[in-house]
Amino acid sequence: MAAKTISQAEENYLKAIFKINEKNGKSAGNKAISQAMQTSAASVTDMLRRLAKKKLINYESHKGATLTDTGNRIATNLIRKHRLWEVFLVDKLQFAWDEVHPIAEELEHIKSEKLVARLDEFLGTPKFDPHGDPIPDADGNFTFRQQVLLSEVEIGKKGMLVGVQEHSKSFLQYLDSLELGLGTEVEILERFAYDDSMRLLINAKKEVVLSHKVNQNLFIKLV
Amino acid sequence: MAAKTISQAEENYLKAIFKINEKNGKSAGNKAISQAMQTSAASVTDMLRRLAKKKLINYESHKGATLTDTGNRIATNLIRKHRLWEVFLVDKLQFAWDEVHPIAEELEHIKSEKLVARLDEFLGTPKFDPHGDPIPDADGNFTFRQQVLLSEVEIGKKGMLVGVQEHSKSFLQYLDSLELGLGTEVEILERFAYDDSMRLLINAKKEVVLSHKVNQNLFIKLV
DNA sequence: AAATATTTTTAGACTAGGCTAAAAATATTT
DNA sequence: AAATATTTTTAGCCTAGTCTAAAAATATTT
Ligand SMILES: [Mn+2]
Ligand SMILES: [Mn+2]
Ligand SMILES: [Mn+2]
Ligand SMILES: [Mn+2]
Repeated sequence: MAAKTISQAEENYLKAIFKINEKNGKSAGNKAISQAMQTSAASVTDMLRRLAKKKLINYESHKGATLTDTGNRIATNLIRKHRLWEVFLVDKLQFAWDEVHPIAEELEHIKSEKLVARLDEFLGTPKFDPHGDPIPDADGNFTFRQQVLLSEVEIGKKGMLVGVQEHSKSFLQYLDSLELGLGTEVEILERFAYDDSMRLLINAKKEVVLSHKVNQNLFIKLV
Repeated sequence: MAAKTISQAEENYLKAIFKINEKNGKSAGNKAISQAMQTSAASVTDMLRRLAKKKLINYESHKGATLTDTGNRIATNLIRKHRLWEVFLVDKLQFAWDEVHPIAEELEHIKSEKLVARLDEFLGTPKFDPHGDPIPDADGNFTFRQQVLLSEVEIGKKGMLVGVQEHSKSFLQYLDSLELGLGTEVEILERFAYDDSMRLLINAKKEVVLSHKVNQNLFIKLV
């Protein structure tokens, strides 16, 4: 039932609303959506009305948007597809983690339940994508992992880099230049109170100093 | 450089024009395009004007369309991508040859030179797709294979099924039901003048009788 | 060569998805 | 509580891509 067609533009908005809802824990306002989508506020108002008419979001004038169950299911499935394709690109086609996002942004819109199921199986049912983000299963359930931001870790603790919060090419390439990839072991050696930068030992052999901005974008699993 | 953006709709028209040009050996008329694209004649006229303005086709009122070099390059690359994705779906994800077309129809529009190159490599640079159609290389060159329609083969000859002309689900499933896949060996045992049907020995063990309509849609490579 | 049939274009309309500029509503400061 | 700032909606416009119905051009028959 309810097999209305849904356009790529609509799908992208749903995904943006999902992420804003998730991050802020409340309804997504026009401003936040227009920033995420890089469109004008007027366009957002139009689209919110369209999505509301299709029962994909709950929307009232001046009160922002939240996803309905249908909208949530669609958004979650998009995230699932996006992340599975990213795994495909990295694991099977040897792309780097800083190159895959824009391609997955297109691939996530391919319509075929069977394709997603087969791809998932082909990839060995991965639970996390190349950036450490969880891949929801076919029912939309995310795997949660116990993790903390590096900036919150105390001196002397050890852990492993398991995810990044920033996904920009420049950030990812900076991490590459430091040989900081997912799975890297880190030990906190020192924290400089002046600017909250930290000195770390990585993979038990190299020392680096990371700025607070960087530390706030790295997820660590403590050992 | 001519890095104009090109929409999926435009791409699909270019591909349709390419195929009509190729099959008929002359410029593609409005009627043929509207049938291929399942759109109205009026829509075709509009689109031909748009494509002509972008220098992707040569078009004069009432004289049909042919592709410019740019248009040809784009169409050929779409066919390359379409067929590579079909190989991926069949070889890597175990799809059947009658299921892949509509999915490849979407996948062919993903924009990434690097993706196509990596996919091609990942698949082992295949020269033919699951229907036996040649896959053009990165420069747009097709591999030609010496082949004949089964309907043209003489009694007593032997050969191998290497391609299909029809791509409909029902035709492909009919072939499956006869266990006639690409690579099947066939020997012509008898031809019935009454309706041009033929009796064949397949894989040196089973006999089948195929109608003229079927024979006209199977490509055979003689041994 | 006319008459008839077919193909193609024109005219006018519609939806999706975008924009800018201005008005209205809501939030934040003073 | 006013004043000011920010966010959201409205109004009006635009392009891409589709449609139907009618007119014009071209092709085929008679
Ligand atoms: Mn997308
Ligand atoms: Mn990712
Ligand atoms: Mn297509
Ligand atoms: Mn094919």
